Amino acid sequence: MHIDPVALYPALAHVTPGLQTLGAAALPVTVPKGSMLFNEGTACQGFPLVLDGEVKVSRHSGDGRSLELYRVVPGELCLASSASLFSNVPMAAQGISTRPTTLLMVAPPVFVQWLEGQEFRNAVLGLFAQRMADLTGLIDAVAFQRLDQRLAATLLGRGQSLALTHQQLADELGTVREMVSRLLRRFEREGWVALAREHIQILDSKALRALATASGN
Amino acid sequence: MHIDPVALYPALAHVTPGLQTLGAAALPVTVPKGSMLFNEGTACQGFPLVLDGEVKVSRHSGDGRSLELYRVVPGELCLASSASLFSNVPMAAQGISTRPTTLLMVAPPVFVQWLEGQEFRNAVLGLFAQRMADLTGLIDAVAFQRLDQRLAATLLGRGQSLALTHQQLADELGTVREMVSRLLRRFEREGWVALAREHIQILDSKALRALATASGN
DNA sequence: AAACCTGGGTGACTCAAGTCACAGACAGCG
DNA sequence: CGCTGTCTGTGACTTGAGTCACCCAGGTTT
Repeated sequence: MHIDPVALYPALAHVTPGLQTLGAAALPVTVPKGSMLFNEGTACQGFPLVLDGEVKVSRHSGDGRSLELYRVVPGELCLASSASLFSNVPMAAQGISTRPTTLLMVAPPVFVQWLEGQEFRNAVLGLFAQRMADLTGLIDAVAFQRLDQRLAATLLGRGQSLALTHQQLADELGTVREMVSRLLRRFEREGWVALAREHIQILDSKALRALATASGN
Repeated sequence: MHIDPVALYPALAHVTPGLQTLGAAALPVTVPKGSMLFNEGTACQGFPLVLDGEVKVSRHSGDGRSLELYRVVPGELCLASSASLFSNVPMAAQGISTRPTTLLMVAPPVFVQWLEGQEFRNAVLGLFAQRMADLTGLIDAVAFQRLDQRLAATLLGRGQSLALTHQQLADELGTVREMVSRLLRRFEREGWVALAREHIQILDSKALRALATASGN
């Protein structure tokens, strides 16, 4: 598969040193589904621009639970590594590819050079801003929303038919499997979804959305 | 009171257009305690560099609760506004000065110019990274920690003697007054704190820290 | 002095979420 | 076919957190 980075990152058109001239210093890497790209302790060496696939960034509690922070999709780059370069705080999160994923690994010196260009700089700052908003929204959800609302929200916007286990949903939401099973069962009884092994069919997205956006109730 | 911005923001020494040449375009503003600097809807016009005082950034739930995201202290700048400049997401948070605060308001065009300088740019990116780490930590706390642990944590690191109402603590933690009262009462019975009206005295910070950092227990 | 307000304390109750302990269902495989 | 491991459903129980409805103390105002 061949991917044109500039098509995904228009800002890269104006960057020095140019992509072409980098050669081996910026070769795309493809990793299989489920690869751990970085972890709580280890800082990854370089800035991965996602060309294809998806990276899930999540946080893990001491016991078995985990909570998804956000996902990095093509056209974005993983900021966790940036955090450790620009500040001395080691971003405590884990990055895992959710499917086969192609990354362009950019060495820190090159990345810093690229920041000289206004387009690229604005793109990076915009991404930071986006992530801040994502995280703020997540805080809000975790602090002030009920689990059924959050579950309804995560079911939406992924098409009519999802191939997921209840455990995967629990890990996204930061809860346990039993909770997800019970709530989904409730949704099913309401006629909002149809359930099968590793499969959820959305039947009434209106109702789900209503629940998800209910304020106090 | 006269404050030298460069002493607080070393990166400003290398910035063009220089601070001196800006004159009226970068005059410090002083606001009293409790001023709302920006709110959920309204984007503030300009980048406030905090010279003195403190700005509390918090998020509000539909009903009466609120939750503190982080505080901006001298030497930092409020990124909420940046968010709306570099991305089209309107950072939904509220900024309030917790005491008399002096800000240097920088107009967006000047700010963008300043980003051309590497020092300033790195400072800004570092701050973004810092905030991301703050927010991630908060998510972790809200999702995986008990309220007594979080309360213990917020009591620490502010000296031995705090002048706060229980309601203020509740707003920081995203909970209600009764909870804070009960937990503080428990801490008092354990001999960890002494309580008086609008006043909390830390007696056993070791014990509080032990509670705050307890993992599962 | 009486009225009033703010901050704090508390008991009783409700409820969402998590835990434990299973049971059943289904898929793949030797 | 029967075994095994993963995925799901569920009941019973525990617990952390929030809500409601008060009460009280102490300072301020009128």
